[in-house]
Amino acid sequence: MARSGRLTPAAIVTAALRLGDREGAEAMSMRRIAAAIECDPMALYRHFTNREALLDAVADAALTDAQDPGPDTPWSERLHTIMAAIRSSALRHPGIAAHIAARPPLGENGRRLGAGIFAALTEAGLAPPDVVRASQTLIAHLAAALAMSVRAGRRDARWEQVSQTITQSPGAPPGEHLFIVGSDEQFEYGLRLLVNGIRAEAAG
Amino acid sequence: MARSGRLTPAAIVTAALRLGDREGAEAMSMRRIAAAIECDPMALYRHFTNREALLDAVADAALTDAQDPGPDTPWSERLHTIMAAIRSSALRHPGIAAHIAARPPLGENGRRLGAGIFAALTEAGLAPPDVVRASQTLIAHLAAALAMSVRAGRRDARWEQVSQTITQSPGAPPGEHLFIVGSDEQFEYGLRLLVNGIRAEAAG
DNA sequence: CGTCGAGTGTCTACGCTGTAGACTGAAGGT
DNA sequence: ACCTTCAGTCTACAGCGTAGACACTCGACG
Repeated sequence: MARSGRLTPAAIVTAALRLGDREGAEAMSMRRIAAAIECDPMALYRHFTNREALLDAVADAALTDAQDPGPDTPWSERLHTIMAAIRSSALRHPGIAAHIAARPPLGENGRRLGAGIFAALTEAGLAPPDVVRASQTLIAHLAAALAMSVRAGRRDARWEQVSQTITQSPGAPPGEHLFIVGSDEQFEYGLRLLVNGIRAEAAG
Repeated sequence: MARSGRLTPAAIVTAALRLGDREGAEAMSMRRIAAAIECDPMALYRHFTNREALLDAVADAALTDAQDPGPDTPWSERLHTIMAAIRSSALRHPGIAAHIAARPPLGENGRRLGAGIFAALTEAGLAPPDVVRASQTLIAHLAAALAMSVRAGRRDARWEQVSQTITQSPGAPPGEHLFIVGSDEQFEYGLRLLVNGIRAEAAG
């Protein structure tokens, strides 16, 4: 198309994000992203070294509106807010959510939010090495919850089966306890376990 | 090759597992698995509906030697043993570990180990609905830790950068605290946080 | 003004993927 | 003897990421 300078990384990322939102993760192939902005597929490689790098940028862009409430908020609330914000930002962009889960973004937004988590854990009273360890555990929880939400959102029949399979397995608790994979409630419960654990760790 | 009955699901799974162990996850394509057992790629589809189903079977097979110490072991130790066993079994088969992380196996072994986790949590004193929630959180932790180990094992340069990026971000704790993504230590620390949290939850 | 280098977009082509659909051949039941 | 059923084979399709060569446009410099 236009032969010079029209294409920018930001424009590519925006288009890819929109495409993923509307048509799902598998729509974000180099060819289809290029088609969406009416350029040659190979033109994308002038701005990103490969597809993974492009998706990394899209992933970070999806976190633009995730907010860190800042140091005036009590640490556990701050932690909760940041985690929930990342999760909901990611889920608002289902096309890239799986990629965020698989490769926690290290762009501008990822680092900003990561710093907030560090600060909150430091305020909680963890020793510096444990701050690093705990933060990774929190990120892991986020990634896993996100990955499961994405699958559940795709109505993967297999995940509905998980509920039945597990709750009916030998040794399972009696009664019918709905096992909603990737739900808000599930995410919150795990986060509460971790915050409980952090509190215990900081106290002991 | 032999025109009748030679191929069995078990033989296919074994071959795929070996192939993945030796040549990595991306070696487990239908064509290369077929080449390894000297049959036509399409023959595999007589035994598995598609590639994902085949990999699910491989994933479950990789957990064959993960042991549940059984009900005579105190719950927290039992939990720890099962979790560590799953992790080490998965890591012993790096080719399929990422798949295990992405899709916790629901085959025979997956259900057996899942039941052990349920039993341990029940003994810990959690109410049945919380048993379900906590178990999923534990599985999520396992999946995430596994996913990160796999990446770290591939010596993904990006993950080495994580260490520096995060530990040097504003708000990061001072000093140089090595941030070993996916390490044993990291896994153990997260698990301890969760067990602490479970204990607090059961007590309160 | 002419020319050069750098950067950007285009084109073609390679090797790979999962798998649909039609075909072949052998085994087992009636 | 025939027919069904199933296992394995073959061909082919539509898609993928991306290497490598080429074309065009531009600002800088002589």
